[in-house]
Order: sequence, then C-alpha cells, then structure tokens
Amino acid sequence: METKKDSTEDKILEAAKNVFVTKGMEGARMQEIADEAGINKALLHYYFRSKERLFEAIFTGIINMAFPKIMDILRSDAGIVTKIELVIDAYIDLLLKHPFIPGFVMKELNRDPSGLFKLVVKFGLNPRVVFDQLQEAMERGEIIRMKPQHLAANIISMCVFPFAARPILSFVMFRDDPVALEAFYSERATVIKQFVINAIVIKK
Amino acid sequence: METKKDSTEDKILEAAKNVFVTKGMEGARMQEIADEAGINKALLHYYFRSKERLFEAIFTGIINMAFPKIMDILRSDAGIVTKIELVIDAYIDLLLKHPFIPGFVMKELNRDPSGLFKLVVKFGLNPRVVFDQLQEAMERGEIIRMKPQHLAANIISMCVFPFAARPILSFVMFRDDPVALEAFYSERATVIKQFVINAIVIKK
DNA sequence: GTCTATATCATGATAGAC
DNA sequence: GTCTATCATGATATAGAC
Repeated sequence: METKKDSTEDKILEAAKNVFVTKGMEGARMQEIADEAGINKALLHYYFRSKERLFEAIFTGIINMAFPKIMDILRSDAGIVTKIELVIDAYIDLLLKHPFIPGFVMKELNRDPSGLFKLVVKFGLNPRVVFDQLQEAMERGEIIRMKPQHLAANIISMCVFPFAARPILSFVMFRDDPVALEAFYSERATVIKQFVINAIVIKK
Repeated sequence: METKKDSTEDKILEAAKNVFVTKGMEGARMQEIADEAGINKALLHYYFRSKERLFEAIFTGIINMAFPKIMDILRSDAGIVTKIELVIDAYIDLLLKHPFIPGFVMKELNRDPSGLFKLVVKFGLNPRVVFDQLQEAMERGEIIRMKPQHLAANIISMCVFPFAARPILSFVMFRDDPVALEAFYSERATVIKQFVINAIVIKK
C-alpha cells in the first residue's frame, strides 16, 4: 500500500519534531507547531490529547532511532577493537544525519530523568554487557587496564559532546564558518578512532 | 567593610541561581524564585527589572567563574603536556564544585547563542592562541600530528560531557548508586590525563 | 524597601458548528 | 476531520499603600 506520507498526522509529527527539537519541551508553543504543520491548534489536540503526549511521541521516536543499531554491534562477535571502531562509526554517522539529537536528549533528560527509566527497561539495555567485554579484553592484554566505565565515558564523550555543544564549537573554534565546521564534523569518526586506539591498544 | 551577605539582593541572586540552574530560563518561575528567597514577586521586579535581566545576571556570573582560570594556565610558560594536564585539573576541579554548570550553559546557549558573542569579546578569548601552541608542539615532535581543533575538542569533551549528561550516566552506568557515581567523578582528572598522554605524547 | 492587589497577556485546552 | 471562537489558567509585570 502506498503510504500517504503527508497525512495530517504525519505533518503534525514532522512539525512537532522540528519545534520540540529546537525549542525543547518548555520553549515549544503549540501555536508554532500548528503553524509549521499548516493547521490550527485545535487539530493538534484532536490527534494528540495534550502537549505532553505529543512530546512523548516525538521523544521516544528519536530515541528509538539511536539505540538499536549500537546494540547490534555490541552483540556481534567482532574483536573488541573492531567493535569500538564500529560503534564510533555508527554513532558519528547517526549524529551527522541528526545533529540535533544530543542537545535535545540532554536537555530533556536533565528536565525530567524519569522518562529514561522506561526506555532503559524497554530496550533491555544492560551496560554490564559492554563493561564485561571491555574487562575481558583488558585481562587478555589487548587493551590497557582502566575502569570500563571511564573508557566508555571517554568514547561517548568525544562522539557526542561536539554535536551537543555545536553553537559553542561553531562560534569559538570556527568563527561561524560553516564550511570549516562541516569539515570538522566529517573528520570526527576517523580522528576519534585513531585517538582511542593510540590511547588503549597494547602493541605486541 | 563587613559585607552583609544576606541582603535581599544577595538572597535573590542565590535563589535565582538555584532555580535557573535546575529549571533553565524557560522552566524557571518568578514565583518559585521569590519563594526560595523568602520574599514576594514584586520585589524581584524592584531589584531586577525583568526576568530576562535577572537571568543575565546569573548567567554571566557563572561564566565569569569558569573562563579566567583556564586562560591563566594557557598564558603561562609551562610545557605543552604540563599545560594540558593543568587545564584538565582546573576544569575537573571547577566541575566537581559546580557540577550543574555544563548542563545549564549548554541548554541556554542552544536556546540563544547570541549571548555567547558578547562574552567571547568581553574576555578577549582567542582560541588561535591555544591552537598555535598545540601546532608548535606537534612540529617540535613532542605530540602526534592532528588538527588542533580535534585535540582540543577531545579533551574538553571528556572533561565536560560526563557532567552535562549526569542523569544518564548516573542511571545507565551506576544504577543511581551515588557512591559509585561520586567515585567516578573524582577519578576523572587522573583518567583523562593518562588517556590523553597515551594518545598523543611521542616517546623519545 | 516591602507588601497586597491587580493589570495584562500568552498559553494549553475545549466547545460546538460544519 | 477541520475549523472558529472561547475558556481557564498561570505567568510577567505594575500600581499604589505603608
């Protein structure tokens, strides 16, 4: 069946995503969402009972986009270094396509962390799996010893933070030169992989 | 002169900081600030003409706390590796004392980046100075070659992000165990310094 | 300087016609 | 399903007494 992609509901979801993502839950206005969708406020409440519910639809949709692919890599049977490289590639690839995600997710999780609980159980996300894999690689002498939490934090930080802090980066480092900024982001995956490997891989 | 530290103005500033920092500009309510300061709303407008002005007072106060110390280190005549270590120490030290800063600053800069411009010129902040120092150390063969922007981004990311994403870290990595979380933060400076040195220092 | 009371306005939400 | 008109609430901000 040919999905009618510009049904009213889809237009609302698209508009809501844009507004929520740039303004956040508190800053977003139902009027603005309605305008951007080309309809009126009443229809928003007809499709989604409240602003809260509309927001939840957008938020979980965005999270759904980010988690599963990473999980697949972690569950594969590649070597630890390859896994790390694949995770970095997947992360940066996602962020290049949706650079707004980090700022949005962090803002909303700081506002109301309770939503995180539901998502973690929903995805059966258990970081123990990650930490154990890192620990074993350390004990095999493949990578240097450190608390797995620190290693994970280092990698995720280098991937995510430059996107979350985009305005600062853009202005302070690149004086708002968009070409230089995009070049920088496109180089991130390569740079981070090299940086991490230099830092942790034990040469035979 | 003995400064009267609990003058009404100081009580307002203290209360406003708490509320703005946890709720953000959009989420903060003047009523809540008044309650926390033990006064009424009208007095807020008497001392600071509007919510906007009160916010600006808090925001610039917080930024003032962060920038100068880092600048001093960068202008010193220590070696590049020592400078990097000192910057990491200073950053983590500041963040341990004021862990709310990153989330707050990032949230508000994403909301309205224009304020950043004034601050950058006010502090005469020129990142070129940092990048040149790194570049020269690379050419002397002290550290590996990479774009200075990437190296700076890596270091800042590892310092700041774990604080900005505190709720995620706390729940996903440490299942809300506050002892483990605090231990993690207190180890960050040491871990990051070692990680960066492994990644970039060229052994003679 | 500090208070109470009120003006003014914007927002999320609903009622009801078509 | 979609619209116009309206409500109810809660916010910033101000007036004016003390």
